Amino acid sequence: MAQIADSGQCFRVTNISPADWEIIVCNKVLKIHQEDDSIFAIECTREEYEKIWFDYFDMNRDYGLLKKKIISTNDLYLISAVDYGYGIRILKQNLWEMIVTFLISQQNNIPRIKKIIANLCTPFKIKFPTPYDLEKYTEKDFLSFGLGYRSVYLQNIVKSVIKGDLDLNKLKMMETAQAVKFLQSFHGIGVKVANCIALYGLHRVESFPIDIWIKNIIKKRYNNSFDISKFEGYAGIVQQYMYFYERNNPDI
DNA sequence: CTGCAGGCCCTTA
DNA sequence: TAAGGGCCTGCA
Repeated sequence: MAQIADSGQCFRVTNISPADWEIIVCNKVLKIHQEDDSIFAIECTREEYEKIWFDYFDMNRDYGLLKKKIISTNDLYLISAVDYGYGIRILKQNLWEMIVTFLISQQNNIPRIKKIIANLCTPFKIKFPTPYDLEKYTEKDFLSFGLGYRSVYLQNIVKSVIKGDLDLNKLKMMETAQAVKFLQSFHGIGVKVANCIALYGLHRVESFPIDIWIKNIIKKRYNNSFDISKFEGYAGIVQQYMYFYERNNPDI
């Protein structure tokens, strides 16, 4: 579970104790307990699991097969990364929430991102605020939540959704490249954030966001040329292993 | 005090 | 097209 919680894709997760987590999703709190490699959802009915959590944790995807494919490239760094982050999954999170989250994430650190998201959500308790909820906030409110210069970005995005310029249903229907390009037309969304939204919000596992960590890995270990075409269709998952390995393993 | 954190925008050349 | 400065804010 730690591999998922600490892989930088999910900011409404709390580590209650070494083996316990709480994740907020779909306006519900899921309590998770882990023993060895087994994960148990607490206070969760079978119906809830099948309707919500099975999909959320991307259980329908065969990660074992993807790991075998990655290992078969004989890339020693990736083999270590896959081994280290064995339980990683790309969560299927809400599109709007991911747009807001990764807009805020730029030039920011994870504890602060979590704090800002929590501030935004406070009046709505566990519900993630809709565009209409966020519309009620002023720029001053956003500044007090700690968004800084991203306040204007968020205000504009909220307006765009309400006005219909940013139609989330249409976005979901677009081809990945088209969606990424379209997202970049909004102020505050660049290449990296657009790819994060595609990967985590649209579940396009072929998109490969390049942040400062991935950039450094490519520079340090691949002499500035990393060919993602070897991982056609699932490069985003490869990225997730790389990111988690580089960030969390002090030995490398 | 300076530097930086999962970038982006804007200006120059 | 590429390079470089500035940016909210909090923390080391």
